[in-house]
Amino acid sequence: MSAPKLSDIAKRAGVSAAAVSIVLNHNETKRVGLAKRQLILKIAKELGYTQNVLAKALVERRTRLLGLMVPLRDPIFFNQFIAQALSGIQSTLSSRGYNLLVYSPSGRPGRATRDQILESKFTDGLIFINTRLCAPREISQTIHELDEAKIKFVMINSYYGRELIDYVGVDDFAIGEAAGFHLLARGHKSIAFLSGSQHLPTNLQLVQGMRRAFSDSGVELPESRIGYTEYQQPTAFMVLDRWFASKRDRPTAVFVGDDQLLNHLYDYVEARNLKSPSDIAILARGNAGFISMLRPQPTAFAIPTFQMGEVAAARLIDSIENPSHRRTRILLPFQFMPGQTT
Amino acid sequence: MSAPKLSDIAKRAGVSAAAVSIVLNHNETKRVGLAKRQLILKIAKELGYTQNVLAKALVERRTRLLGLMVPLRDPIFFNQFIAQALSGIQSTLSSRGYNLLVYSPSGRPGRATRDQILESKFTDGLIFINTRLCAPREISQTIHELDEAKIKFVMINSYYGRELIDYVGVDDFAIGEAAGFHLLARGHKSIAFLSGSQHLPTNLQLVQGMRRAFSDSGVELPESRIGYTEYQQPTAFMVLDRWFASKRDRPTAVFVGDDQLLNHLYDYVEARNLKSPSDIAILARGNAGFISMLRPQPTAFAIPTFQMGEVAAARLIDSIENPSHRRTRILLPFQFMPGQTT
DNA sequence: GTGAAAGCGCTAACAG
DNA sequence: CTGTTAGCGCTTTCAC
Repeated sequence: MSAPKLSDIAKRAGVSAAAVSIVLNHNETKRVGLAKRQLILKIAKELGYTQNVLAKALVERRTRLLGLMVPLRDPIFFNQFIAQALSGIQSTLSSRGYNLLVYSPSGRPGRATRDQILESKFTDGLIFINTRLCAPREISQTIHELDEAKIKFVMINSYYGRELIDYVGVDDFAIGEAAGFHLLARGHKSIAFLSGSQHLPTNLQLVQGMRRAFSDSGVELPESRIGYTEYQQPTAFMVLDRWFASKRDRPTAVFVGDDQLLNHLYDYVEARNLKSPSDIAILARGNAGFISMLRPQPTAFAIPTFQMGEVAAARLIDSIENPSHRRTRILLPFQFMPGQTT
Repeated sequence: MSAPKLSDIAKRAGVSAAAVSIVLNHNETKRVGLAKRQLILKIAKELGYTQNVLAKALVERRTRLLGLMVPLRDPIFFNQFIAQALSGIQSTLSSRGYNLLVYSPSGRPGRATRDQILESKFTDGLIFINTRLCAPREISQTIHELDEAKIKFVMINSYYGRELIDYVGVDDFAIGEAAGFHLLARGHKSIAFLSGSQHLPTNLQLVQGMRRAFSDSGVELPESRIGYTEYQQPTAFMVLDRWFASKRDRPTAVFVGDDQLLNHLYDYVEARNLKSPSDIAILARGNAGFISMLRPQPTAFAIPTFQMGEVAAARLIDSIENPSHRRTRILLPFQFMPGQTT
């Protein structure tokens, strides 16, 4: 015997399948008389009836499923940032009755997006968590494809393009500025910035923010003081060695663009037997969870990753359920976490 | 215009929807003549046709979706163990063309399972990751409900019940035994076991394993040397203080049942200013990832969590795709990780 | 070879 | 108030 369906109940109760559907879905309906209603309910229970969500979704044109898309080579669940964002997403989803469909990377890199858009018919909308693997151009193209296919979506993290989309991120310019002011206030004049990739929009924002902070102070942030590590530890070490080669001219403070870079910097400090903040002040930008686990505790600007997930999911659901939804770009405030390294 | 469907293509091509379906699905079919086939393909591309997975799933009775069920109060993605298992699961899924549906906890604790079984119609099967919140009785009941509903599933972690199910875990008895032998070999005679909850099957297995190892040696593991902490740090401290109260009678080595307990023990060692291994040898059981991040590096038996996820997902997919699948209980071997604490 | 018809399980609109 | 009808978009038989 396969699972009982509406028509099975209907047969036994001597009514039409439609009647059963109404009784089961609209709890207190008056469409069906009390006697029949109770009979139907009773039989449904006897048979252990459960809906076929698939059939229901087909006709209702909604699944209450949200798709997750994360361009990342490594397993996404290992990534602290993603884990936090996912937790925030989950929090929203469970309160609003949605579930999350995690797409497995298809392997074929190029066709991934298109294929997954295809698959997305399973979902009412898509959540993109951008990573540093996302080139602005690709993101932009994805956006156009999604819009063309009329697929609702929201993006989290590092999108600075021109298209107006539902986006939740953090104000990196403001972080850069705050970092600049913080270091100025501590009396630093020779400041460096450890960055990932040159073309990463986040890094651009941070640099611009810092320069803005410095603008009235006479302090500068020359290109030579911006280190591009490409997220390679050896490269990071090279950059740092260059900066620290001359005792006289070395920076007194380094601002670090993200968790992984911070890790490299900590490795370096340990390897070269430096002390922070005495030899070098360290100011970081990163995930609260990650940062609070480090020893010594870095002074840092924490990104509200959990909240980003929460808000993004909420925006997406709003846009799904409310047709007159207007797209918004939301920049969440960062949080200053005092530590021992500045 | 809503998304183009089979019949749209059919109309334009002057054929029936069925023909289009055949062409699109069975790549090299001979059912349809070459000319028509190419026409259909061309029109499909022009229209930007994409399948409606939902409709397809309804008729094919399979979604290529696997559901994930994790009974855990906190956000599951924060949990190292789960994250690792998920990564393993993902790895299998992406190579076999499945996707993962993460159910959001419904809030209502009691009805959760039933509701989720209902929802599971979306999926071809369910993956359960048991946590220490899972009482054996509940697990057992879940199993019966699933079987009754003819839902395929696999369980990961801490199931020691009688029902024959697809299960992937780690051989805790063997770990306990190996732990016992390891400590004996190091000359310890006074050994304690720091455990979570008394009724946790895992802990039972570990204790039995240790006792088996000790059986010919004269060393004992009395109840007084088993500390139940209920995963509370204060309780752990109480237990440890009791053990360490008398200088003469204190244990020389402690075996720790899992990551969280190990954390408590490390806290304790730091708080009481002890040194390991000189004051106290520490032997742990836990996740490779977590353990390798600790300083000092604990000597430990690592649980192959990633692999557990991988294998479990593979088993589940096998059982879905192969009707004559036979249920198996798989116990994965642990891995010894030498460290600095024994 | 080809196309038409039936049906997956459900719901909303429509007559009675 | 009640029940019947017509689809949702797709696939697979089955006749032609």
